[in-house]
Order: sequence, then C-alpha cells, then structure tokens
Amino acid sequence: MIDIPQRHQGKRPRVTIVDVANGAGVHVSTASRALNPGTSHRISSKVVRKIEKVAEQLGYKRNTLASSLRTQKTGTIGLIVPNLSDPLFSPIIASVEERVAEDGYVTFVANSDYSPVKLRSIIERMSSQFVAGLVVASFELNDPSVELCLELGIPTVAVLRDPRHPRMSSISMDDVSGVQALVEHILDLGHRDISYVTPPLAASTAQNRLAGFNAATRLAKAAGCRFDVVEARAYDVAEGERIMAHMLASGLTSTAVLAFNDLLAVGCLVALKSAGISCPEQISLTGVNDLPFMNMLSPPLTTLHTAGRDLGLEGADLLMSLIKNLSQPIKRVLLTPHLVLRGSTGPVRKRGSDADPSPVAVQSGAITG
Amino acid sequence: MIDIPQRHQGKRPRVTIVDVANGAGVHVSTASRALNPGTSHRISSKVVRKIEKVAEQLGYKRNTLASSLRTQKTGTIGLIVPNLSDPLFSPIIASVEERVAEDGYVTFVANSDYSPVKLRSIIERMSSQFVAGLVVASFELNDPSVELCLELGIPTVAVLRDPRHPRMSSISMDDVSGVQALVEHILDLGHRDISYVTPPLAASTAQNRLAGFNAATRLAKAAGCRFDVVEARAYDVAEGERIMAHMLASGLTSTAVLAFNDLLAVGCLVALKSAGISCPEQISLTGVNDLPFMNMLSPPLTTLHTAGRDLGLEGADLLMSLIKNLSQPIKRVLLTPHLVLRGSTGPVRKRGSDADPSPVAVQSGAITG
DNA sequence: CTGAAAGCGCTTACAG
DNA sequence: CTGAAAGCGCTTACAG
Repeated sequence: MIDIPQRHQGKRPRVTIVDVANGAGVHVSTASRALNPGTSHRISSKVVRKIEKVAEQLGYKRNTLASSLRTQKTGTIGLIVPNLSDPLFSPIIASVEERVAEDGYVTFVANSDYSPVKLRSIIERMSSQFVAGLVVASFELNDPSVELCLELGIPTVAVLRDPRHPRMSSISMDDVSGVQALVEHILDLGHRDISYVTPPLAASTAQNRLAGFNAATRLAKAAGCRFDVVEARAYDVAEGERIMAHMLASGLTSTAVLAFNDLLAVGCLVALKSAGISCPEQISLTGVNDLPFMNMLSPPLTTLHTAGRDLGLEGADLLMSLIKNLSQPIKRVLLTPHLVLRGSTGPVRKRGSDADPSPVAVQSGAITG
Repeated sequence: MIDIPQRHQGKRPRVTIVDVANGAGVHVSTASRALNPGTSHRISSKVVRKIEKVAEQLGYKRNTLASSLRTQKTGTIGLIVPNLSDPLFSPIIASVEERVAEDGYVTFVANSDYSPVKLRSIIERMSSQFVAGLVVASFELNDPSVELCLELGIPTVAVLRDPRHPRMSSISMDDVSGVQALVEHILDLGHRDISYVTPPLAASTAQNRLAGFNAATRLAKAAGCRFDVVEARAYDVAEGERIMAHMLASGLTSTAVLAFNDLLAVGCLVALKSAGISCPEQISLTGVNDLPFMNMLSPPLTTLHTAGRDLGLEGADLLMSLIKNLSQPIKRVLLTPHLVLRGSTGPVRKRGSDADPSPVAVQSGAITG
C-alpha cells in the first residue's frame, strides 16, 4: 500500500530568489537589488518591473532567515511583560504590535512571570535570535538585566516599570502624583484613618505609589491622622482577598483602604463582601489601573487610569527611533494617570451618627483565605 | 570633539561556533555535533566536555537564524488571535506560550483583527519566517486560509473557532449544548419571551450558539413561547450597548436576553442601567465566556465558562504532536462549557403582580448609542 | 570518533 | 545599470 499522508500532501516547494532571477533572465544579485526598496532605484525600472512581475507570478516570499543572517539584522522586536494574563498588559501588547508593524517589524511576546531570572534568560534568548530591539515591562529597580541589554547592544525601552538606570529610557505613569491625588481625594472625603496595601518594593511602580502615599500623608500625619501600610506578597485578586481578611481579623480601624492596583482592590472587595462590610458606607476602597469592567463592579471602583495603549505606543515609538539611531539622549517620560472617581469611595461616616461601633467588627468565621 | 555614543557603547562581539571550535582545538563540525543534543553522543565525552566548557566560558549562544536556515526548521510557532485586547484571549496566549516552551519553542503572537484578509497575510508572513506550526483562533467557517496552511504544509491547529474543514484539527467549546443549557435554565425560570443577540454568522462560535438557541427553543416555540434573534455587527461592549438601546426603542417584549458573549452582555447591561430597567427583576441577562470580573458585576453575570487555558494547552499539545508527525488522524475536540449561574438571571415576574405594564416602556431620551 | 567541504538563501562590496 | 563572487553561521552527508 502506498502511504499517503492524511494532511498537507500539497506541500508546495518554496520559491527562492534564484527562481525569480532565472524566470526573469537576470542574475540573482540584480533580482535581490530589484526586490529591495533600498536598492531598487539602482536597477532600470524596466528590469525592476519584469522582476517584480515574475516574483509575483511565482509567489516569491523573501526568506527572512537568510536575509537576516546576511544583513545581521532582523525585522523582529521583543516585548516582555511580567504576566501575560493580567488585563493591564493587553492594550500594551496590542499597541506595541500595532506601532512596530507600521515600520515593518513583528513582535515576539514573552512572559517573565515576575522573575528576574526568567527575564534574563528571555533577553538572552531574544538576543540570540537577533531581535532589533526590546520593549520591557518587567524591569525591577536596579535590575541587572538592564546592564545585560546595554552590553548586548540591544536598543531597549522600559515601559510601565522604570528601572531608573541612567542609560535606559522609559515610559511610565506618574505614580507618585497619581496616588497623591488619590489620597487627597480620600482626605477631602473626611477620612482620617487610611491604609495602603503595597506589594514588595521590587519595581518602580510599587516604590512610587508608596512614595505618593507617604508624601500625601506626611502633613496630615502631623495633624493627627492615622495612616498604615500593609504588605502584600503578590499582585492578584486572591492576595487582595487574603490581605483584607487578615486586616479585618487584626482589627482594622481604617475607614478607607487604598490598594496598589485594581486586582488587589477587587480581592479586598470580595473579602469585604464576605465579611458583610459595605463599601463605601463602612470602608472606602480604591485601586490603580482602571482595568476593563472596573466601572461595572458593585460598587464601581474608584481608581487611577493607566493609559496602557499610550504606554505601548510611546514605548514602541521611542524604540523605533532608537533602532534608527542608538546615540540619542536618554528620555524618561511620565504620563499622567487621571483620577477616576466612582462609587467605591464616599464620605466618611459622621462619628456617632447611625451607630455601629468602630473599629469595624467582624466575626472570625466570616474571614476567608 | 570625539563623538561617544551615549548608550550601548559596550556592544560585545558575538561569539560564533568557530570561536568555540578554535578555543577547544577542534573542527567546527565537531563543535557543532558536541553542542547538539541529537548528535553529541557521536563525540567522545571527553571532547564534548571540553567543548561545552569553552562554549560556556566564551558565552557562546547558537545563532538560531543560521541554524534554522541550514536545517529548514525553526523553534518558533505562530499564534493568531482575532483581537489581542479581548480578555478572552489572555489565558489562551499564556497557556500556548507555556506549553510550547516545554518543547523549546517560542511563540509569535499576531492579531488578525477579525479580518480574513489580514489573517491570510499574517499566515504568509509567518510561513516565510518558517514557523514550525500555527495555532489559529481566528478562522472563520470555510475560511480560505485553512487551505493556505495546508498547501504551505504548516502544521496547524484551530482553537476556539472551528473552521469545520475535513483536514483541520480543532479544539473548541461545545457551544451548541452550552447555549442549549443556558436557554433551558431560562425556561426553567419561567421566561416565555426570550431574545438572543448574535453577531454575524462568520465563525463557528456564532453559528453554533445560534444553533443551540434554536434547538432549545424549537419545542417551546410550538408550545406558544416567543423567541427572537437580533443581529449585532460586532463583539464588543459598545455594540452591546447600541443593540440593547435599539431593542428597547423598538418595544422589546422579552423578559430575558441572551447575548453571544460577555462583552455584548455587559454592553446590554450598561444600556439597561441608563434606561432605568433593573436586571434581573425586569430583564434577565446572560453572556458567554465568563471573563474576569463577571462575578463582580452588579448584578453578577450568568454565563458559560470558556476554558481558555484548556483550549490553549490542548491546542498547543496537539500542535506539538502534529509537528512530530504530520500524518495523523484529524481530531475535532469539544470541551464542555459549564454553566455559571449568577445574579443576572432570575425568575420571571408573575403576571399581574407588582404592576408595571409590559412591554418594557422606556423614554426615548434615556436611550444611548 | 573526527575532519573537510558543501550548501541553506540571501546581500553587498568589487568590478566593469 | 548589471554580473561574479564571497560570506553571514550554522549542519550534515561523505570520507577516513
């Protein structure tokens, strides 16, 4: 019996530039020049047309592998994010892809999983694949991978997280003033006991948001207000739930809780609900990022809007210009996050009105996580 | 003045296999064999160790471009989704990446933007970059790109959307029975006038969900129930908002609305809210996919859970085995979506109770979009 | 077990 | 304006 593969039997042979050259009756070097935008002007337009026609008819596609090997440059850029599943990165991925495609580049996306070790190995792998440049959303502060990119000579732009390296350009959100505005809004609402949930201070985002919190609370602290910082271990909903349950169990006195990001805030909200505590009546809550659907929660979440699409577009744009000219001044761009006021924040309860003994009491049985 | 580039001056020279061979005092072919897992057993282990040590010291990284050009195979696979920003695709992207990484492949992600034309050009581009295989979530029914993949001889697996081609394997959700279960739940709640919002029937998902709706309503229709199908033009929140506003303006009589997906459902919810119609008291609402945060909406959305991670893992797994052996039987795998009952669906109002004239009345001023 | 040589498909100085 | 030739960095039949 003849063994016919059940699929793909029609594998068609690949057309090379040699086929095109033969078909057009010219030398391969002529065909190559004609088919390259940068050199086609050196060939008589009649011959160019002929070659283009033959290439079209034969369905010729340049072998980018061979081309890249020869020219030592590829049409690919790498994009590294710390968590592919976090909705925060969707618009960043989409917009980087879009912007670099304008210049004919394609994008490799990789997930560093919040690990500096994985980040390093991804960078090394991408370098060995000759990416033309890198957009990195995974850098931590003083991340040794920054030096690696510089040593390897790969044009690189940091987005979202700024490694704060004197030779690395970055596009990030102005977290300090953003969180400051958030705290001021909370103070305006009359809150005098506020907690902030921070992740480990590995990245600029974590450090800057804490700095914003501290800056805003410094004066108020002198005036007798109470501020507390609680450390989370991760960035996700589950951790937010755990932290809030823990805070409640330890006798939380705050009337407002600011979370590092929306995911933690949503987790806090879950824990508040299962403890039977109403938001914002008993506790006001805020996040950061303004992820999709945050306007549809119950209550809708007050947050800072992170312009993911702008981060991606500006980052990719800067990378494109860096690829054209590496020797340009380092830039550190801050985009202003805007405050999105929604239902999860409200005026602090007047003392003595409405009863209900503070601090917030909660049955230990109601605590999850 | 001497012009010193401000960045990247330390660009280090690339180490090739020739350097390694020289350093180890062997021929490049020996170095190549020693450094390749498949051939290293042919070299004396002493020499292998020597070569590995030198490679390590020199920081040698194989140039994958050159390697791929020679072997005619790359370590990359392509993943094509119709919309990079839809949260539905995040777990698919993450899980495909994860699974193929186990076999040493890296992933190219591309966005077809719901356009068969863009899809074709992405496939052609990826083919010209010698991807080892493709995972495609963008196929429409009878999509000519399926033939293209087969002709090009690229191992390909369809996920989420099944092009229903006799020679294309696919992993998708069992939408027919899923939506059927959804309708039965709604009927159980007492609803007798139900509308379904469908997008254009280009993809299997659209066609199957409509088929599920029709199958479930056939009997009930004979029993005098009223069912309506409304056509949307897109898949997003804005379109859901527009459609629901339109339905309300045209005197919607249904007490339950099923939307093709969560995004449309959320849009419907927005329109209901701005029209002052309560969900589920006046109108029950369902989506499909169970995107993140759907459990946190107000009301939480009843929906079908799409196991994005499983689609990605199974799809990538099948692709890996296809790459190893193209001549294997075509598979069409259906995963069962499970029904997630939440607050957006509830019993139909008893007639005559509670007053409120049906059909749902609404001021035209309240209609958005 | 190791070496010498050819070749993957391009591009680009070097000639003319 | 076009051609002939070298070479990017690998891998792999072919010898020995």
